[in-house]
Amino acid sequence: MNISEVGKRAGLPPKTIRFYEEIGLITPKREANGYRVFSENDLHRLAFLRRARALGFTVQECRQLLHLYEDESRASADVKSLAREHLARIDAQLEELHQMRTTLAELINACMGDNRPDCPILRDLAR
Amino acid sequence: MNISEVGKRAGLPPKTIRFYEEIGLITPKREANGYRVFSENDLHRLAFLRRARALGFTVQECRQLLHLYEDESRASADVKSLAREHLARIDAQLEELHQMRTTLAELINACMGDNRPDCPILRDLAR
DNA sequence: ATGGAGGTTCCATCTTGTGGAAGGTCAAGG
DNA sequence: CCTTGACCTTCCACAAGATGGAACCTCCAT
Repeated sequence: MNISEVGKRAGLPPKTIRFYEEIGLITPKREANGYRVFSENDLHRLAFLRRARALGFTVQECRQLLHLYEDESRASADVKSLAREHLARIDAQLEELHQMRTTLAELINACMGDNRPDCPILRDLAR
Repeated sequence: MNISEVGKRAGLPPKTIRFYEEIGLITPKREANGYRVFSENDLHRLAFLRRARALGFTVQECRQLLHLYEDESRASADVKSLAREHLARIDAQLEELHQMRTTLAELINACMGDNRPDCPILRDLAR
């Protein structure tokens, strides 16, 4: 399987796949002409990576997840622990974003939005 | 005012202030010895920047906001419009994060987290 | 004079890719 | 057999928004 083929199947652009190889997330074989050849297992890993990234896991965490995935004697507690840490990070981000949203919405609400210069948004930023 | 002094007052580290100068957000004068000298206006701009960044505005948006701030004949509608775009982006991020959180929480909930290898989280990622 | 606290510049690093240039390869059609 | 276009390769640069460190300069106090 060539790179664009596996890309289509895994849902990742070739550029990203080359990048994942570069940082050691996959190690596809090479043909005599230098082209990468992807096995079913490579495809599997790439699809796994795409889903883990979509859930917001960092690349480092994906590395650990892949490692756990391939370790038949893993403890599910280790996976859960990783996921919990990630969840905590998401919650922190959500809280921060929510705080920003609240403040910003108030300011927008207070601003007339007409053609006069007076503006509560700028006033608050300059406070 | 030297860089660390203005940094303390504006709530920004010197490194960040140098960076802001590099990208043209401020243009402090220089003393004969090469040291930056910050005016009250520079301080004002830096504090403005810190608050705008804390609200999640990009540096480019901060540039525009500063421009509007100093334009006495601005229309508050322009500021509001910028802020609205930013709010929309925040909402999009919130939605994405929320979606990730929901999925992740379900998976965590389904995982026993014991010392056995069976794990719904990995199963889902490998789906 | 010397020491330490500040200042300066420049370069590297972080994260997660993406864009593009220069060039090799393959398969199909004329 | 040759050309054309679609792929493939590597390598370098850039994005945002800083941050860390090295090497070196300057000022002030003792």
